[in-house]
Amino acid sequence: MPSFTRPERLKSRKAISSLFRGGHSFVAYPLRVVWKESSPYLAAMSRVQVLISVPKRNFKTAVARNRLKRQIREAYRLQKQEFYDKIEASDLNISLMVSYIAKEALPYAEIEAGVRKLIRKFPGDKVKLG
RNA sequence: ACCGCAGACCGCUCUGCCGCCUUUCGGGGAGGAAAGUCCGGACAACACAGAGCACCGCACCGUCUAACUGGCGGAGUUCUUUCGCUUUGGCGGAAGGGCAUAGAAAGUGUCGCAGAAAAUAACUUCCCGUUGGAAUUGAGGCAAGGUGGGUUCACCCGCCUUCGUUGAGGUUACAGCAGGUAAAGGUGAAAACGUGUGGUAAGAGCGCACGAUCCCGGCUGGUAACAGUUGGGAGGGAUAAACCUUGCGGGUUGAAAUGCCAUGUACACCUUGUUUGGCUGCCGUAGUUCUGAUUUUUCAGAUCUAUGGUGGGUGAAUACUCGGCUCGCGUAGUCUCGGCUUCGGUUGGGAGCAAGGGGGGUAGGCAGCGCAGAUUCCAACAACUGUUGGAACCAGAUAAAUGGCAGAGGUUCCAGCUCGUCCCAGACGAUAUGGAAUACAGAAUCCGGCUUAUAGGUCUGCGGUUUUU
Repeated sequence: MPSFTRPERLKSRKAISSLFRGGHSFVAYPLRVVWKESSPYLAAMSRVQVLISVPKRNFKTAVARNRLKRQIREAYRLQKQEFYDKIEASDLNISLMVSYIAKEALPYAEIEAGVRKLIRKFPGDKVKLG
């Protein structure tokens, strides 16, 4: 049963700032991903830790931002098993940030497609080789 | 019934699947504004003799309140609408809105355009005085002529006349000087009280009558602001959302406040210890010695040594029923230099070590933080605001939960098949079906307000229009 509990969320301020300094990134419209191999301390909690963000610049009210975050979170929650299998196959522990970069609020179907694209595009074992 | 205005209130519902946060494991889980962060408090830390200055805020009165730049009620003033009266200037009533509503009579500053002038009153005008020349008038004098009288003439006196001369003075306008005046100047939002009359050189609250305004006092009404009335006095433009003055209030910083917590890293500095203790009960294991049993092997007991477990005690000090969790769960007790020495030690310094204190860094946790309370409702008692009892409300996240998807219904609007009623080219009501809309907006320590945003709906009051009785 797909879930999304506290250990799977990226909350450490330190980990987030290090993600900004030296993370790999790619775009899966309408989403942008920044990711990095996580520290052993975080890895002990969960193999993958995710942070979802929606910029205030594009969505002024908190209500609009909250809804988009919830939709992204739901899409990730329902599809994350596929992502976990892929990560496990390449034997990685990662933390990643998902930002919503579209200027307008898109329907849920498009967000869901974006998350699917995100999982497909993730480099995975190529990184391990390199 | 519809429309408009004002006030108060509500702020879509249900089902399925999959989730999230919290929990005492039963449950519980966004708002009227959770928003803006504009006021006021609670609470916390730091500061704090007293007074003054500076700075900031507030400013009609009463009342409510923990408090407020808040609520409610009132006063004054001003504007709008409307009605009535009217001497056409206004006056009075009703409804509603605005007021940063202390002081402009302490001082300083400022006052666009227009206007002579925007504040010691200057200019024009008007008026008195004086000077100058001009015009006009002109008493009188002189001269000449005429004439009357006195008279011989001379001369004297008088009268009249002159484009004659002289001429004090008057009048008029002009110019200069020295004053008086603020009535006139028509512009402006505003012009130094208004109207009348007296007065004056001309004028003026300069005097008087009536009226308006302001200040001080008395009386009446009102808790008060204030209103009415009365006596005396005053002439003073506006602006304090210019400085300022007066009165009152304010210590500063805000939950990123503040308090607490263990581990790990490096360690300035300070204090203490390194003089004491290292012992011992019980149990297990191995060994030494002795005693007894025994032919020996071996067994039992005692003693000593080593070691392990578990208690007690000692020890400078922390804790073990520790701590939020994990790890961890005891440790320093030495060296060196000098003095004394009965050679056993003792005493002083230094280094090291140990424990505690301690400042700073990193990333966290707990408390603050909510079954709480200046809360709301009801009842009783006491009495004008309290007490007692009962009930209601009951989120607690922290890169931040309270949701996602699908479906059904509700409400409103538009289109519309059909049906019904009536005063039947229409209006109203019901309604299959289709379409659209369903707002503003997300807690972050907590309360009391204010402000702003808001689809749609409900109720109350007032006004207008229409219909029926």
